[in-house]
Amino acid sequence: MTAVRLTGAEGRRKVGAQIRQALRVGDLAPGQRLVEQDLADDYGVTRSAVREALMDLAADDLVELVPRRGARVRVVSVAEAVQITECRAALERLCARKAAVLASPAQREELVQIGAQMRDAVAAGAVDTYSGLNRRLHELVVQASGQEVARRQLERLNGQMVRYQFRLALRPGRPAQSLPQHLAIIDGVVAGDPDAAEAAVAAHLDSVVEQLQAADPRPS
Amino acid sequence: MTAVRLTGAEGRRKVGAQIRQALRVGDLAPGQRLVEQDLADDYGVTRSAVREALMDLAADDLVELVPRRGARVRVVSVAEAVQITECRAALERLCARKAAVLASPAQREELVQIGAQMRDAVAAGAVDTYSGLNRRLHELVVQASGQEVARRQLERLNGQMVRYQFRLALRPGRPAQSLPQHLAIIDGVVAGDPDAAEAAVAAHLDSVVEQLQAADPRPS
DNA sequence: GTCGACGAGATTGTTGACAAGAAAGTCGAC
DNA sequence: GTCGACTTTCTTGTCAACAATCTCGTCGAC
Repeated sequence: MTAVRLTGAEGRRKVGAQIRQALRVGDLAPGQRLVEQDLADDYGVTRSAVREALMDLAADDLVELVPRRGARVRVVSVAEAVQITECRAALERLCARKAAVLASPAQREELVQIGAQMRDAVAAGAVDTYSGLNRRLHELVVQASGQEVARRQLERLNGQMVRYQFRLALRPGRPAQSLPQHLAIIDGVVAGDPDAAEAAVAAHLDSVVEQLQAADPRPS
Repeated sequence: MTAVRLTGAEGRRKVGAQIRQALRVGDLAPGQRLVEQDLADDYGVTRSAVREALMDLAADDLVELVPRRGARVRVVSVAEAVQITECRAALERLCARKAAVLASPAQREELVQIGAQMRDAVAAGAVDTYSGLNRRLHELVVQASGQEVARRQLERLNGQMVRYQFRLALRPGRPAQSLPQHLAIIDGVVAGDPDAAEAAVAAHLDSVVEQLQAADPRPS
């Protein structure tokens, strides 16, 4: 590797993105120590850049920053994952309700398409495709609601959940179970029925909480 | 002022707290530019400390950090304040519901006392006292819910609202209007009735949204 | 054999100087 | 008199060295 050492702001953004990516993929284990100099060498940036990137990540609760002791990948317990999902539910219910009223025709159209594609993906057993559509669905509902504040909060919350979402999607039978729930959300929003949309989102995320607890019945 | 120049972590915490305080009180106007060296001199810390403190504040959306152009106190429009309040409502509803089930006897007792003190404060026209009790009430409900994730999110949201909360509390007749709503929240939680508690919180924050929009009918 | 003190190495925290960029003020041309 | 280019000044961004602290391994005493 004879990569040029990136300088400055560019480097800082790069490190942040790289670490986030590594967390998503699972290259960085929860609890793992993150040594500034090592990261700087790995990514070819200076320690300052790494330092600022770590502070960013800590602000998003992705890493834990202990003074004089460095950074560790934050471990989110099942109990905390449940709390995060409860908050997601609270915020997404709000968004679903508003989206049912405010969504543009184009957005409603995309929702319908996502629903059809989800059906196909489940029928074909395409887990990855389904997972991507799932993300897009939630994202689109939030966008359509116009609730920017909620959008930012949800982004942060979702960032902390990647590990669990991944594990959840892989459970056999899970897509078949969540498909009707997702379709209900789509129906509610497309039909312009706030109550139905909200109820569908609530039911869906209740089911996620249930699955989380079933995955690890022992609250740490 | 011959104050010793604080060093390091201590300094960083101090600056953060000082700036937050200044924002609360209104010493720092929205949109005002924050020059790193000036703050460093004012508070007797190094520029590095100020820099890190500003990054913290930016993570909480209290200041806006424009590359190469420095930090400004973030302006939150009425429209955004409404969105923030909607998110608060979503999260506090969740907390109220859980608090109604989970609150300890001691916490229920304190809620009852806060209710009584609020009555007295309104009768006496003690706006500041009432405002403090208001804060404590919301805080206590969140604490009693055990929802730590929601607590952190609400803390962040409330930090952005200080200016509006302040202006709202000063509107004549506002305490008399919100008192019954607060008492309803207390009743719901103390009685252990999740539905009632949630509904009371929802009604209260709907009323806050209404007041916000009345304060400035023009969405920016 | 275990516990505790000591010391070497590793890691983070802090600082000040320097570089790069933006804003403001000045001068000249039209 | 006004507009635009240039220069000056101010401000932020970057970096590398230094200092403070922590961790871990080693050694010795009981």
